[in-house]
Amino acid sequence: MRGTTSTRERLIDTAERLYARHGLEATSLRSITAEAGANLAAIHYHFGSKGALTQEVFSRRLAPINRERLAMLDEAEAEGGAVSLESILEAFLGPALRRSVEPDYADFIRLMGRMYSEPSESLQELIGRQFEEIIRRFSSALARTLTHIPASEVHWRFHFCVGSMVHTISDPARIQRVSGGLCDPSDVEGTTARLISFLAAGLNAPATSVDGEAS
Amino acid sequence: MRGTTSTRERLIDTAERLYARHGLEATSLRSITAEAGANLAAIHYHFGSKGALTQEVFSRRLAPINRERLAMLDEAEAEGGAVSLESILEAFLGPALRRSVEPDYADFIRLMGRMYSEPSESLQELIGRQFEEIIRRFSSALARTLTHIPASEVHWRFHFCVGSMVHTISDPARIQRVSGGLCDPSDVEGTTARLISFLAAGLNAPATSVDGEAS
DNA sequence: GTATGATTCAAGCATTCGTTTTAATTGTTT
DNA sequence: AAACAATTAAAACGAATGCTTGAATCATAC
Repeated sequence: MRGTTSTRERLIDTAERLYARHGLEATSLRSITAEAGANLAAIHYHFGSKGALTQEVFSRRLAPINRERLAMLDEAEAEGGAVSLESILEAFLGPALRRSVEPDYADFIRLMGRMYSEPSESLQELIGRQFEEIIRRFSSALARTLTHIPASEVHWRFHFCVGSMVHTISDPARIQRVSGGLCDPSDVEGTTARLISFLAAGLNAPATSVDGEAS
Repeated sequence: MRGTTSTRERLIDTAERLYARHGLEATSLRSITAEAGANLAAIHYHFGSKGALTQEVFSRRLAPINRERLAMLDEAEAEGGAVSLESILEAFLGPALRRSVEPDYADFIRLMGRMYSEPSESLQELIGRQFEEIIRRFSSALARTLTHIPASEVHWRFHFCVGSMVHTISDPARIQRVSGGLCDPSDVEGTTARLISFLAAGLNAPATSVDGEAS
C-alpha cells in the first residue's frame, strides 16, 4: 500500500491534498492517516498536533515560492535603472502560477487561496512571517517604477493585484465554469500573460484624485 | 436579554455575524443559539438544519445586492449606445462596496469573500443560482463595450475583476495591516473609486496576443 | 375559561473530533 | 543474541458536533 516514502512525508502530502480538496477544518486527522496508510497517532508522534502539521504543509511549499520571487526581483533590479512593471509582476506571479500545473505543487497552489480566508490562528502568524518581506520588497519596487502614483495608492493597487492572482489560482475550474468552457485555465503561459497585461494596465492607470489619504 | 425581533430573525443575524468572524464550519449551532438567546432546538424548528440556516443567511443579503446590480446595469443600458466601463464597474462594485459600511450589512460583506473558498455543497448550488444571471449580463455588457477584446479574454478580465473585489471586501483590515496603516479601508468612496479606475484600465488593456483559445 | 396550534425548553441521541496512553513492533548497535 | 531507541499500533479519553425527542409554555380563538 504505502510507497517508498517515509510516513512523515506521506502525512504531509496527504494532508496537503485533503486540505486543498475539503478545507482545513473539514479535514480530520483520521481521514489523513487513513488515506496515508498510517496510524492516527503517527501525526502526534511526528508533528505534535494538527496545527503543527498544517504549518509544515504550508511552510514546505511557501518558502521556495517566495525565495524564487525575491531572486527574480533581485535579478531584475540588479540590471540597474527602472524595473518594468511586467518584470515585477512576472517575478511575483510567475513562481506561483508556473507551479500550479506541476503535479507536485498543484494541490498546494489551490490551497493558497484558502489560506487567505480561513483565519486559523496558527496560520495567520506563519503567513505574516512568510509574506512580510515579499510585500515590503514588491511594494517598494512598484513605488520606484510608478513614480506618478502616491505611495498609499501603490499599496491599494498591489492589494488588487494579489486579489486577482489569488482568485485565479485558488479554483482553476471556476473560470471554466463561469465562461461556459470558453476559457482554458490549463494554459498557464496564456493565463500568466493575460494576468500580467491586465494588472500592468491597472497599475499604470492615472492616479485617482481621491483626497483624504496621505498623498 | 432578547430584543423585539423574532427568534428566527435573531438566529439569522447571529449566524451571519459568527460565520463572518469564525468561518462556516468553525461556527457551531450552540454558539449561535447561545449568543442569540435561543434554544438549540430553535434552529431545527425554524430552518430544519444548519445548511438550511446558512442558505437563509446568504440568500437574504445576496438577493438585494444582485437585484440592485442588475437594476443599475439596466439603467445604464437604457440610455442606449455604448455603456462606459466605469458605469458597468460601478453597477457591479457599488452595491457591494457601499453596503460594506452599513452596520446591517458589514458582517455579510466580509462573509462574501469566504463563500468563494469554502466549497460547502449546500452553498455551491445557491451561489451558482444567484450569480448565473449576474455573470451573464455583466460579461455581455463588457463584451459590447470592449469591442477590441476577444470574448474569452473578456471573461478572463472579468474574472480578475471579481478577484480584486472579493479580496478587497473579504478582509478590510488586511490592506491596513500590509500597508502599515497607510491605507484606510473605511473610506468606501475612495476605495470604490480606486478599484474602478484600476479595473477599468486593466479591462481596457490592449488585447494580449495569446494564441490557442478561441479568438 | 378552555381548547388549539405555535413556539420554546431541557435532556439526551449517536457520531466525530483532536489528543493521550500503553503496548507491540521494528531497525540499529553492541 | 541482547539491548536500546525509534516507530507503529490499538484502544480509549473527554469534549464537541448536528440533530431528535417529548414535555412545558405561550398566544390566540372560541
